[in-house]
Amino acid sequence: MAQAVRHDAMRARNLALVLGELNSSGPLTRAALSEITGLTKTTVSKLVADLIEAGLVVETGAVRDGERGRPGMVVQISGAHIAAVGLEINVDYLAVRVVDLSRTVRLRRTQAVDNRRAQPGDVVGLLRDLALRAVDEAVEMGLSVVGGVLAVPGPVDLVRGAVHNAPNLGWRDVPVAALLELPFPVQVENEANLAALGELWFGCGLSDFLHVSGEIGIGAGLVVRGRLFQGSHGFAGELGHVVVSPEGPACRCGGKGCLEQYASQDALVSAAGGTLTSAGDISWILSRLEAGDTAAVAACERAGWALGVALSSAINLVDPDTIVLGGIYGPLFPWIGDAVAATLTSRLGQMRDVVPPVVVSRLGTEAAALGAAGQVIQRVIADPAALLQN
Amino acid sequence: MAQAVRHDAMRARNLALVLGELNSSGPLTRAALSEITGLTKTTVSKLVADLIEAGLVVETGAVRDGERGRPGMVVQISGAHIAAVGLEINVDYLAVRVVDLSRTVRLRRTQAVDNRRAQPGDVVGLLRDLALRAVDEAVEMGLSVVGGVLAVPGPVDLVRGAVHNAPNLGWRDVPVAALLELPFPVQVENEANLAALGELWFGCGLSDFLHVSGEIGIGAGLVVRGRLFQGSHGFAGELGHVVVSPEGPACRCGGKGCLEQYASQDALVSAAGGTLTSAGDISWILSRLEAGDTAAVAACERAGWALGVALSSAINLVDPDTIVLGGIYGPLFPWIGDAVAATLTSRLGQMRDVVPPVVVSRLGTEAAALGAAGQVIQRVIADPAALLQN
DNA sequence: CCGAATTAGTCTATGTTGTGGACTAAATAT
DNA sequence: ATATTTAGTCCACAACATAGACTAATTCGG
Repeated sequence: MAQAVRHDAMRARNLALVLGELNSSGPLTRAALSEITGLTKTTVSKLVADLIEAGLVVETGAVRDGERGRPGMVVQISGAHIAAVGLEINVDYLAVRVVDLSRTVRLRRTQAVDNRRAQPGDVVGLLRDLALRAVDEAVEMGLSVVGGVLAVPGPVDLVRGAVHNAPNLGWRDVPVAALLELPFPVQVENEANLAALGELWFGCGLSDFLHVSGEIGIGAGLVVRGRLFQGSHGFAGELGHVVVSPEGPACRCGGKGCLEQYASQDALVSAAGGTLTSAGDISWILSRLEAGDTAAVAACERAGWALGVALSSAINLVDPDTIVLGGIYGPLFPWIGDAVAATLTSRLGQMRDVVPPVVVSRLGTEAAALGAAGQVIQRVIADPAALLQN
Repeated sequence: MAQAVRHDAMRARNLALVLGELNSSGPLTRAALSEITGLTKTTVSKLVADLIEAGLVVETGAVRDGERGRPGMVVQISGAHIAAVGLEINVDYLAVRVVDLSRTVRLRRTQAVDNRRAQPGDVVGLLRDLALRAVDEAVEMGLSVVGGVLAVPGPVDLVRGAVHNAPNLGWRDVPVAALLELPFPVQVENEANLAALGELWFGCGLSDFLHVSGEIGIGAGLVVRGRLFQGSHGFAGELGHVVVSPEGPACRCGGKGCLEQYASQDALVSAAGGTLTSAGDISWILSRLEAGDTAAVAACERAGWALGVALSSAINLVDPDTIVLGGIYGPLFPWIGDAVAATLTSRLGQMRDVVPPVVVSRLGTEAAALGAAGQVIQRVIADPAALLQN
């Protein structure tokens, strides 16, 4: 619930206000910060001094803007000291990213594995090794890792830091956060949600969108005014099980005609005439598409139509500003994008002045791990006072 | 954006904290408030004194709880001075409700009209008369009306206070808030959203649910942790146009197989064998159901199935804790509730530990107008300092 | 090249607000 | 009747932001 506001909370909020403004509006002088925030120059100076002392902010020299008057000293968020790790466990790879406070990616490590049959303990062990080596390298760069977030493909128990149910990994109720035993706090989140946040902080610069993650399953993350919508239990965004056709093919969720039966990676491959062994990899279908194979093209159009049907329900329910297609839909966009947009226009165009545009994500498989690291950074920027106390 | 926190903002937040606690946890002594909020007894006393002076709170005598020690003076939110009006324009009635700060309904006025063919100006004029008479009566009760909210059946332009598009009224782009010319600020909101808020503040006491408003159209309002989810443009919750069957009957929205084609009032009546003239009134179908008419019962089961299909998409997307059926689904619940719940269980039961329970709303057509008034009250409780300044 | 104007940032006195502990008030327990 | 306990008030104090004076560093105009 809401908490009492004492003097320290007042200061904490103003620190966050200044740091947040530097984050969103880039390098600024104290005078500019004072004008934007409405705080006096005196107060801004004191707040900035605290942030500089904590290493969150640096002075980067005077502005020479040709204006008359004394030039201001520009301050900006410092990427030199604070860092966060983003971790990802997926079906066929593990990923670690280290991002500094200025949201610069300092380290990328990806390791191909096959987690379909692996034991959770083994997978977590591999990821820990990967993460610890990354942290060592970060320390050598002078960075201090303040926390991490782990992306997993499936619904998550946010409070326990456990994977609730990841069907593609074959995991059920695995307390990954505790198993990882890393030397900093680690939160666990759903991959699709984190991919949406990755798009928010490292992607196209939008702050209102529904990000669709096409993978083995299909997930989505909704960002409204720069914030992730999680629903009542944190399970929001299960686009893959939105109904496309109520008496369609049976789905592993128990339903019938869910979007996953039409537009998931496996559904696409088999619709294009591929075998089960060619599933798990998008390159096969991409090569067929580039060769102009009609079955593959038709499969994409049908998947695009189904995605459009599911998205029209989603748009009616959650009213996103833009649709961002990510995951496998990134490389497939040239063959799928138009079908999605056409379906949306035909189903929504009459009611709405503007049908949400459908755009492509350029982050690819990096989105979730970047979003994971970005979430830690976001927490620091939203509450720098928590860090100052140490 | 976030704003600078000065001393006055600190006080404003602590006032809101105390008033909010009185609102959620009922009558309390200053000592109890101090313990709950974490503020010192001194501070709580000063804040409570300000709230009493403003007439928002009253002392209601000492507690005799049999404990030793000096008994505390209980304070509680006062309904004696501040009031809000909830207004509703619907297809076949106008409604006004006056609610005081303690969320007691002080006045109910409903007027049956037929707005299908009426001009916006005439309808608004009637509503203004109704509202002004209600305000006069409120003043006689010693109440001062601080604001109002108007519920309209259709998407709304929140900033302009205009009806965007209300197909059942035949309205397009009508600036109702300005036309009303009432002596206090009036906001306009979608009927389905306000009905959900009505359920939150005057209904079953839940704070996490998806409220379905069955009327001529079908809308929904999502409440997460006591807050309404509105989406990026305020158009969220258009459950009526969620896809039930992608190649189903054409809908007036331009889509095919939308929920409204299966479960709206008109769809139910014609599925039960009624004529168009018997639409617009639920009593006809209710009498058939009570008489055990098989066509009517089958129509309800089919509507319940369709509602279940649409809700299973909604649950996958927004993860509500509970489904509350309101509007016409209230009286129809005995014939429709089981079909909805059964469809949800069969489509979601395998993936989820708990399928959101389906419950009935008991507010009926009052929900939206009460939610409208409640929203004004909510704003006062969330920021009492704004009122203290006058 | 020098003084006036202009803008950046710091310093000092002040005001508002919450805190902590002493104090008064009003009840129950012994 | 006295001790104990709890409620609420009073007062000195601390934390923080403010307002305006002050110093610093630049451009403009002669």
